[in-house]
Amino acid sequence: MAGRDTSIVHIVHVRSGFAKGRACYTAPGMSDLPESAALPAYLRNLNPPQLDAATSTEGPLLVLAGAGTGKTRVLITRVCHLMVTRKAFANQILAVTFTNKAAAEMRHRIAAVVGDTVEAMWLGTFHALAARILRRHAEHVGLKPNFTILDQDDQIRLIKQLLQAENIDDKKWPARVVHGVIERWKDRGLTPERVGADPAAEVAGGKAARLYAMYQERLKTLNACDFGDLLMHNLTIFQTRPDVLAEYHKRFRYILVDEYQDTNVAQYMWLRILAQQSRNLCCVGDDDQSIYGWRGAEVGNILRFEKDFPGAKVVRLEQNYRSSGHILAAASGLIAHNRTRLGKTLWTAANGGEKVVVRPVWDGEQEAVYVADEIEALQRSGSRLGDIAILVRAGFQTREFEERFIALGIPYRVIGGPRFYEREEIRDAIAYFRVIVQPDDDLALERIINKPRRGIGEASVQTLQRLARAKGIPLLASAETIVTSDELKTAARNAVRRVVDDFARWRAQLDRAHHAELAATVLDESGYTRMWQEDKSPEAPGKLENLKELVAALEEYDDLPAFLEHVSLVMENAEAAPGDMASLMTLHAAKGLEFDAVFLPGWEEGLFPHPRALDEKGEEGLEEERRLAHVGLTRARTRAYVSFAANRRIHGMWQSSVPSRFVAELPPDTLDVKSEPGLWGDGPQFSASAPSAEPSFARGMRRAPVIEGRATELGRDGSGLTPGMRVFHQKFGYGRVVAAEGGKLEVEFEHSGLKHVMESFVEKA
DNA sequence: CTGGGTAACATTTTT
DNA sequence: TGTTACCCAG
Repeated sequence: MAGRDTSIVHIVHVRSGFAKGRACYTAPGMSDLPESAALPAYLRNLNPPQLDAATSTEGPLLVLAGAGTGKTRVLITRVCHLMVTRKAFANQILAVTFTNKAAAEMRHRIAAVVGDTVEAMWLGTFHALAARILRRHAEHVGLKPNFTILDQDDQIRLIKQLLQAENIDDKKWPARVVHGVIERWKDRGLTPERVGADPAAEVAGGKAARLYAMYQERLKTLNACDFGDLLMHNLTIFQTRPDVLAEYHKRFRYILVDEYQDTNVAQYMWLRILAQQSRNLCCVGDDDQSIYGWRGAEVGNILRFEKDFPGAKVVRLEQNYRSSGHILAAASGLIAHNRTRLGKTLWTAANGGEKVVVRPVWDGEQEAVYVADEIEALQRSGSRLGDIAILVRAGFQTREFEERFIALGIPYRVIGGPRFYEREEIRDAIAYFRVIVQPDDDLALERIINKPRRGIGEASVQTLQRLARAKGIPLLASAETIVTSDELKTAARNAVRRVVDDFARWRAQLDRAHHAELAATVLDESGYTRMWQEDKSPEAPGKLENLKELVAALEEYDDLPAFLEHVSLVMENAEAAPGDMASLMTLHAAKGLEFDAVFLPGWEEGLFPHPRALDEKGEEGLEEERRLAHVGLTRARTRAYVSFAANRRIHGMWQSSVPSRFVAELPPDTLDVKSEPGLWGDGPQFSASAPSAEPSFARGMRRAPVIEGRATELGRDGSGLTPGMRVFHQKFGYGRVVAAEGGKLEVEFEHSGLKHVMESFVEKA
C-alpha cells in the first residue's frame, strides 16, 4: 500500500495557492497496522490515503477530502476501526456533523458494521451534542435543565420587543438585521462584553452590543437559549468549571469532525477545548467546498489547522470516484483560480467522458426551454429523471424551469421547500406543549394565549406583560397573580383564569398521561382543534390533518421534552413526494449530493457570482462564489451543462448580461461549446451593447405558442373551466376553481390555498 | 378583527 | 415582477 497506483492516468494538474505540504500518504506514520498482515474486511476496499486516514488514530489529523473522494467512508471506517481495535468504546467516541442528515447517515452506516453499539456513540450535530451537554450542566450558566431552545422566529420576535423597549426605529434597524449581528458575534464566540469595538456594533445607532446584552438577559429570564448559545454556554462551562471539563476530557478519547470547513469560530473553540487533552482530533473537510462563510463559517479554521494543532498530520484524499475526467478537470481548473486554498490535485481513473456542455441562450425562458429539451433527450436515451438535477444560484431562478417543466409535463421536485415544523398550526400546537413543559416560556404563551380567541386581547396581554416586567416574573406567573386581583375586567380575568387552570391541569398530567394522549387532550380542551374545525377556509382541513400527523409523530418520542428537543434541533424538510423526478435546488442545497446529469444555469455576471457576495466580502466573497461553482460542477457524474443568458429579467427589469467570469475560467479543452450564431464567441450581443429595455425578440419568445395554444383550447372554446370545477395542477395539486377569466384562473388548492394560475397549467380532475 | 391597499423588498440557510 | 409585511379603515 505504498504510493499511488501508477497505472491510473493522472489527468489533472492543478496550480495551487500555497500547496506547500504535498500529500503525505505514502508513510503510514502513526498508523498502527501491521505492515504485511492481511487487512480485515472492513479496511479492504480503501485506497492507500483513505486507509491511512482511517487508521492513523493518534494525534491531530486533517483529512483534506476533495469532492467525491470518499470522505464519509473514511469517517465511518475510522470509527469502526477505533472500536474493532478496542482503542475506544463507542461511548468514548465523539463524532460531530453539521446536519442531522449527515449524522443519521453516519449512524446508519456505522451500524451496518458494528450493529447496535453505535447507539452509545456521541454522534450528532454540533448543536444537538452541545444541547445534550448543556442540559446536564445548565445550572452553571443560570438555566434550568428544561430550558427552551428558541427557533429563529422567536429570536427575532424577542429582538423586536427589545427594539420597541429601547425606542429604536425598527424600520431603520429591522429586528432581523440586529439579530443577524448578534448571531454572527455568537458564531465568533464573542460575549456581549467582548464585542468591544467590532464594526458591527454601529448597528442600531451604536446600541447593538447593548441590545445583545439585553437579549441575553431576557433569554435567561425566559429560561431559554438560541442556537448560538448552545455552543457559547458549553464554552463558558468548560472555561469556568474545570471539573466538568475534566469529565468530558476523560470521556471523549477520540473526536471526529465532518465538514470541518463549515465550522465557525465558536465550534472551533468547542472542539479545541474538548480535544486539548487527548489531542485525538480528526477533522475531515475540503476548503474548496466552503460555501457558508456568510453565516459564520470560517474557512480559516481548516486553512490554519496545522498551525492550530502542532504536529498535525495531513492526509489528502485526491482520487475522485464520482465525476468523469473532463468534468473533474473543468472543476479543478476553475477552483485553481482561488488564491486562498490548501491545494489538492484531484484525479480520476474515469478518464475522458463527455465534455462540459457550455450553452449560451437568449434569455431565461430560452434557457428553460433548452434545459427541458435536454432533459427529454436524456430521458429518451434511458436516463432516469431522478438522476438529473438543475442547480441554481438563487431561489427565484427555479420559477422559469418549473413553468417549462409543467408545460411539458416533466415531473420535478424543488428541494428546500417549506418545512413541516414551520407551519402555523404546528408551531401553535408546539407553543402549547412548550408552555406545559417550560412555564417560563413567555414567547410560546404569547403566541397562543388568545389562539383560539378567548377574549384576552391586546390590552389584557399588555397588562399581563406590565405586571410580569414589574415583578420580574414570567408571563404565566403574572397571569396566575392577576386573577387574584381586579386589574382586569371580569370577562378578561375569567378568561385568563381558565388559561391558567388549563395549563396547571395539563402540567399535572405531564408525568402521568401518555404524552401523545396528553397532546391530543390539550389540542382538544384548549379549543385549538375546534378553531380549525369551525374555520371554513379551505386550508383548514389540511391544517387539521397536519395536527393529526403531529400527534401521531409524538408516538415516536419518549416524552414531550424529547419531542420538543427534536423539533428545535431538527428542522426537517417536508416529506419528499415519491417518484422519479428531476431535482431543482440551489447550489447550496446540493452540497453532498451527486447526480448523473447536472444543469448549471444562470452563469452570468450580475447573478453568479452574486453581486451581493462581492459587495459584502470582495475578493473573499468572489472566492466563495467560485467554490460554489466548483461544488456545482463536482455534483455531476457523467454530464454537466453550463448555460447563461444574454438577457434576464431580474425583479421585473430586463437586464442584458455577459457570461460569468467563471465560464472563462473553465479550461477550454474540457468544454463543448454549443454556441449559436450571434450569441457568444462570434458576435457582439454578449459584449455590453444589448439594450437594457426588453428586447423585442424576447417579447416574441415569451408568448410561446405552446402555452397560448393550450390556454385557448381549454379556455374560451367551451371545454373551459368554470368555477366549482375540480382541477389538478402539477405544482399545487388538487383544487377547486373559484373564478375564471381570460385564461387566468383563481383556484382554491387543497394544500396550497388560493392561487392565481394560468388555465394552461391545470387539467380537469 | 378582517381585509384591502400599499410600500418596500427581492442571495445562499442549518441548527 | 411577485411577495410580504404593515397600516388603516370599515
